Amino acid sequence: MEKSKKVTIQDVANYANVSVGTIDRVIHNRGKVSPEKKQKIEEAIKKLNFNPNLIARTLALGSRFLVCALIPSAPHSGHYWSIPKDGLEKAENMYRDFGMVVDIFPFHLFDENSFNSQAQKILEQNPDGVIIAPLFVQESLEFVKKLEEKNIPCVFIDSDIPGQKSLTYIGPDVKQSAYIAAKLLNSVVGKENELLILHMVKGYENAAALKRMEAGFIEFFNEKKGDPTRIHKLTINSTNKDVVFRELTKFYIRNQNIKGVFVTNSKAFLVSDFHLTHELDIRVAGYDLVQENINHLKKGGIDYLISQSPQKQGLKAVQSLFELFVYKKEPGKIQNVPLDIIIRENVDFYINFN
Amino acid sequence: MEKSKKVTIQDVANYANVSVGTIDRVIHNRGKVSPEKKQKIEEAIKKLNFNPNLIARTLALGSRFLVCALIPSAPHSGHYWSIPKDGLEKAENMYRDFGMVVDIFPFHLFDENSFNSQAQKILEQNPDGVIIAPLFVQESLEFVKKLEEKNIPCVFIDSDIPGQKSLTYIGPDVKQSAYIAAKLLNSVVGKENELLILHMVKGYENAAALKRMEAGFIEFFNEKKGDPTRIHKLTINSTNKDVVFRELTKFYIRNQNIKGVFVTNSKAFLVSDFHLTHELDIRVAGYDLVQENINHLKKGGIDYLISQSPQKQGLKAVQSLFELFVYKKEPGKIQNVPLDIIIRENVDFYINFN
DNA sequence: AGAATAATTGTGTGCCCACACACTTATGAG
DNA sequence: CTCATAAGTGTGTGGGCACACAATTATTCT
Repeated sequence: MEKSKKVTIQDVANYANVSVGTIDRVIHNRGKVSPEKKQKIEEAIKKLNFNPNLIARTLALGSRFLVCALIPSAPHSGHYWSIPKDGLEKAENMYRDFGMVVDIFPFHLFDENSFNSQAQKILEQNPDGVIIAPLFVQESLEFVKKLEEKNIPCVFIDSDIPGQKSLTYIGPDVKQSAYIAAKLLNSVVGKENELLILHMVKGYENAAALKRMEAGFIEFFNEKKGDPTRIHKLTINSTNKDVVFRELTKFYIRNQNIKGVFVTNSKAFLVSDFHLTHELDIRVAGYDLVQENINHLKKGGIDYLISQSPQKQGLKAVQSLFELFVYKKEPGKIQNVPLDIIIRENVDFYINFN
Repeated sequence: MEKSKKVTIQDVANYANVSVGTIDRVIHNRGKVSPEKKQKIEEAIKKLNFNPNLIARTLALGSRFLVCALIPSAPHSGHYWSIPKDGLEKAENMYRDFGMVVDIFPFHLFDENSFNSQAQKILEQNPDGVIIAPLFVQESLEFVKKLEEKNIPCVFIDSDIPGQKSLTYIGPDVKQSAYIAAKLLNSVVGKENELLILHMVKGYENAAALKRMEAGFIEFFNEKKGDPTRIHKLTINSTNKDVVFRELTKFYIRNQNIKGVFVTNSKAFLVSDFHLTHELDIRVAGYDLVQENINHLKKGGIDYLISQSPQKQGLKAVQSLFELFVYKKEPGKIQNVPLDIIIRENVDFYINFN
């Protein structure tokens, strides 16, 4: 009841007429306590509402937790992957005094080899927990298997590999995000429409995720009543501006009625750039609050961005591991982050807050 | 450099060839240190990158921070004000071991007297900090003045009183939120439109805020090119269902071309209910993820909800005070929270995450 | 110079908890 | 009825820091 008074282990000891050592044994059920006293102590703990002071506990234990994160490197600030990284670092700061150390092992976005070699390095560290962005399915599964052998818990962020044995997945529901993109795009284009789903990929990464996106996007229009919408698909095997421009030119020449584009990665700004350059009035929806996207959102070349709370992903990943270490609390298998709908009018609040 | 090794005050003492006591004096500049040693110590601190362990510090200080919150009571769970309250409690849990105690003093939403009497009670507590939802302008200003005299920092949440002397305001940019509502509503209604701004108020509360909302809403349509939109206003002095239904009936009989309604409080579900009951195809945009709104959003009677991160408001308010107490860090004067755009398709992620 | 005083600096205790260890009883074997 | 062992319980230390107080050194005044 008395909120302001903190009950200590000593208080419990006094109440139960035993020494703190015995209390401690009960708390951590390390045995060697007579049943009567044990019961009395448990009663005392309940009655006094005793909660061990996490602060003092940490200090006493002097525990260190090493968490290694295997995520893509951010080639420049403002790059998408700098945001989850921020989240990781923020969490590290929050929990540093509790002994948390987060070590980031960046790999090159489209390079399985660098993924593998960094994974190897992590294994050598013998971490207490691992955070991984499993962009390469095959390689990730192998890595996870090795972690499992060593009994190291593992958190997936950004994208999921269904059926894995990870501690938890923290990231978007990609199919639903595409469904939302469809709805948003639909609201800004006219009646009889042709829309484009545009993938830009460099390697073999997340092919399954792209399929789920297409499914989500198309599902919306299947459910929609009213005029049918024709949906095109285009895959460009590059994120290089020149290549993208060339391919878009080719495509638009053959498909002159496109009214909106859904860009399935964080490169919507390239498409917007193309439209602005060629004075095309085509609406764009894409992903992620990277700087170039923000610029084009404000310019009007992008109408909607869906943000998958990238900072929260990093933050929550560390938090989940921390809670596992300290409280033995297992998180839910899937933690879908909010899909923020970003328009020109609310973007600043997302950038500035926190 | 060496991330894993924590430097303690003892390390610094060794490095500078003094005792920990002297280091301590420098850290808290409590004087009584010779200039030479002081300099040497400061250099050592920098070189070793020493940061006092917050854990140990808290333990040693045994400090208690009492924060009192003056916010409206939540008549039932699922009520809007239960969410900021959740944020407050969450923050209290986070910082409890650091000595933070958050005491909530609820007042009745439309009752200045209860506001005043609770304010009085808070003053008697002599808290270290205060969080206040300044729904009653005059009363709030008086309260803030008294706090100022006692040198108690004060955080505003939910709504602002411009020109105040509070530590910080944490809440939405209301005008912008209405602008966004306008844009969203506009995207779901047809071409030539008549829209309604609907206020439901019981007392004198936040009249200025309502004005700012109207301004924001209208601003969008002034800037919009294309067909003009006629905007009606209606104020109902109640949130009672029967009264609201009666007034809406009166209004709709005289204004048969309304295509969308912007509800300026969290009672959009009442309007949706009315529409569903009377089979009216009128779009609705409103505020806040309260349970009834969520239900109607899913039923389709509400199209958009703008959520002003109410939990974050409570959380951040406590955080801001904590950082002031512990790190002497002053927050920015205005911390506008994200304005989340909620639709049926992403609402669940906002409810389930965290 | 010697004493008194001021200016520095070091030491020790407590904050609360975990854990190793020491200590005290109870139990069973010989 | 011992002695050895097990079971149960208490004590002490350490962890990093803040702070009161003790101890030391420098300074000033007679």
